[in-house]
Amino acid sequence: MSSAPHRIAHLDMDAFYASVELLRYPELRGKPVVIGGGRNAVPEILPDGSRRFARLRDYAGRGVVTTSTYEARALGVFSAMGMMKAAQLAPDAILLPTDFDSYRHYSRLFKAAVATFTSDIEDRGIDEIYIDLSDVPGEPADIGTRIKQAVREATGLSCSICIAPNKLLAKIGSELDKPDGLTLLAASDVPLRIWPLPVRKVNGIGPKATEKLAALGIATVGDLASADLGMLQTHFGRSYAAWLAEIAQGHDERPVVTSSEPKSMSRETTFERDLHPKQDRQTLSEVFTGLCQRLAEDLRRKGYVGRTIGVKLRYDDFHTVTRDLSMPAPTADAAQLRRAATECVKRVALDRKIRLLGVRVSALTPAGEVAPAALPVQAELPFADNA
DNA sequence: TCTGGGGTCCTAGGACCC
DNA sequence: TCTGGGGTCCTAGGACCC
Repeated sequence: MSSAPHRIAHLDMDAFYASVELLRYPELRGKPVVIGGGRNAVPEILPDGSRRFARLRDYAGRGVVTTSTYEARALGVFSAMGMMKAAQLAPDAILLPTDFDSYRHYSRLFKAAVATFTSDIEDRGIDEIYIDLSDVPGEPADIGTRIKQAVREATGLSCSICIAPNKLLAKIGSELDKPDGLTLLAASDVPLRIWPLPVRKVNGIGPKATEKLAALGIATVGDLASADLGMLQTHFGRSYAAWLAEIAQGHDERPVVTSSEPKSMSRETTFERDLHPKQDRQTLSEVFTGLCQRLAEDLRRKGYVGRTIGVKLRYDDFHTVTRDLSMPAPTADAAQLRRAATECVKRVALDRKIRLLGVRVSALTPAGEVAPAALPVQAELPFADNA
C-alpha cells in the first residue's frame, strides 16, 4: 500500500513497575523506592490508616532488584543488582514486593491505548513494544506526542518513544531522552547521534561482547563502524561480525512481528539456602513435584503440550547444568513431566549442594492438535540415596 | 551478605537416514 | 576391507533480553 520508508517506533514505559507502585502509593513520589521484596515487604497498615513501608536495610535473602525509581538509581541501585548489595548502597530506600498482576493489568492498558493507532504492534515483554507506523498518517513528532498522551490517559504513566527508520535505531533512541522522552531519528543522524554511544547500548551486544570489543580497542559504535571487517571476523566469526558491521551503520531490516507462538515454558526456583541432594532429599523432591505441577498448569492454561522435558540445576558454586529428554508424544500432565524430568536428574552429578532447581518443557504444540496419550503414572523419587 | 525468573536464539557435535 | 555428503533431530551450553 505505501512504499514510503519504514517508520518504526519503540515505546518503553518509564521505570514501569516502580511507576505502577507510585500510582498506588503516591506518598512515595520523589523517594528512592526499590521493587523486589517478598511477602515481608508488604506495607503495614497502621491503626491511624497510614502505611508503614519496609526499608531496604531490613531485607534478608537472595533476591535481586527488579526495578527502582530514578531517585534510587541516583544512589546506584539498578535492576538485577543483588538486594543485599543494594541495601548497602541505599539502606533507607523503601522496599516493595513485586506485584505482577498489577503490572500485567497496566501493561494491557497501555498496549490497548497504542492499539487504537495501529494493530501493527510487536510485544517485547511487559513494558515495551515496537510499533510499525509506516501506514499511520501524520508527522512523526505529532504521532509520537499523541501516542504518549493516549498512554498517559489510559494509565497515568509516562513512557519514552523513539521513531526511526528501523527497530535497531528506534530501540537505541527510546533511551536517549528518558524519562518521558520523544526522540526522532533519521538514517542521517547515525554519525552524530549513534556513533558516540557505547557499544553496550545496542540491543544484542551484551556484557561478554562488550568486554571482548573493549579488549580490541572498540568502545563506541563509531569505533565499530571504522573497524576492519576481517579483524572482526577472526574474533567473532562470520555471521556475528557481519551483524556488527551492519548495526554500526545503523542498518536493520527486521520486520515488526505482530504474533508468535511460544517455544518453551519453564518454572524454576532459587532456594533460601543451598540444599544437599542427600540430606535435603525430601525437600528437593517436594519442590521438584511443585515445579512440575505449576508447569503443567501453565501448559494447560495456555493450551499447549510439549514433547521435550528438561531440568536445570545450579550448584552452590553457581555452575549451572541442563539435561533434557525428548519423548515420543507431547504431554501437559504433571506426573509425566515429573517422570521425564526425573530421568534427566539421574544424568547429572549430585555430589554438591544445589542452589536452584528448574523444570522446562519445549517442542510445544497447541494442545488441540494432539491426541493425549494415556501413560501410567509412576511415583519415583529423584535425588536417590545412591547419589 | 554476591549473583531472580521467564524467555529467545545460536552454536556445535554426534546420531541417524538416504 | 578407513575416508562421501547432505539433511534433520537431539542434546548441552551460553549469550542475551525484559
